[in-house]
Amino acid sequence: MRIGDLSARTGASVRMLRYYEEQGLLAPVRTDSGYRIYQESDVDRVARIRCMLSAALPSGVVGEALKFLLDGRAVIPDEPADRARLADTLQGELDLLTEKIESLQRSRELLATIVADVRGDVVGPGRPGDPGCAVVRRSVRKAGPAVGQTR
Amino acid sequence: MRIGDLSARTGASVRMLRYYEEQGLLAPVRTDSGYRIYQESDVDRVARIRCMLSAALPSGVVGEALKFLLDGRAVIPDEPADRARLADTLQGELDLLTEKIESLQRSRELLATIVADVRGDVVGPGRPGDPGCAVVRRSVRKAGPAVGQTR
DNA sequence: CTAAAGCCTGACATTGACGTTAGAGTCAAG
DNA sequence: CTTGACTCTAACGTCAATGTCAGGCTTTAG
Repeated sequence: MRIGDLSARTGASVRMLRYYEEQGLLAPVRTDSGYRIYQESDVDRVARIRCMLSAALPSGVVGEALKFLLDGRAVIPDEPADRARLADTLQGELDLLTEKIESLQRSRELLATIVADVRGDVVGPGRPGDPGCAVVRRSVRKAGPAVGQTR
Repeated sequence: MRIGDLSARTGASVRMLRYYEEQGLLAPVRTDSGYRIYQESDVDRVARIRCMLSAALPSGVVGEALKFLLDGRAVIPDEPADRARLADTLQGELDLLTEKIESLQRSRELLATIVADVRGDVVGPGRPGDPGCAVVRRSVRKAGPAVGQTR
């Protein structure tokens, strides 16, 4: 399968596919003339890539994860130490992702409340209620007491 | 409260606070000399902004949403038609957000599976199982309706 | 009063994740 | 063989969200 075909089948632009390769997320073989040749499995792979990127996962992590998705298991490090390190990295991202999802869910609720407010005429002094939207922050030191309701 | 204070209390850099203002997400009053003066409530507001941006919500939507969060309800359109249009816009974003969350949850599961694979030596030919990761794709729309952009 | 600290605007730099264009080679059909 | 569709690389453009720096006011502490 050539790049145009893969593009058509995945919905990803040709440019994106080349970009993914540039980032090490895809590794098509090449013909003598340099054309990229993709496998059937790459259709799946691209879907996963797009999914993970849309999730705003750091592309490095996507790359790590993808190594396992492509050709099965071939690239899991031999040394237990390496494996543990990798697992920890991924676990960290997993935790961040979890936080992020929770944050998004709170945002969604907030947004839903707003929509309801706008639809139903009820726009009285009653505040939408506590959204408790926790900010997902990687490693920023924070001074002082956190966000509270000041009213 | 001046910009440095707000920065310290929210963890957002001074630059970010000015940027949020540029985007219409904050609207501090100014002293005669031009210094920005923030209200106590802006601490909360910034937290929400950062939350929503970290959720990768389109900043236009964040802006729309924030209008309601700032001074309560003041800015809900009078005309039912305007209100309906706004509600629809927000509803659309709400739906997208829902999709996005679901996609993220699938990504998380996928990632969790990978972590498990790496930790436990089990890396046999058995694939991690279908992740069913649906890609969140928004049509190539650029010029939004009422979502005012500066500049 | 003076110097340091804080703030102002403006502008350029950066990082992803692409889009777009340009010039040139390649492949399949007529 | 020629044409047109497809592909290649290379490079510049863009947008959002920030960082950073410069040059010039303002405020505050001593």
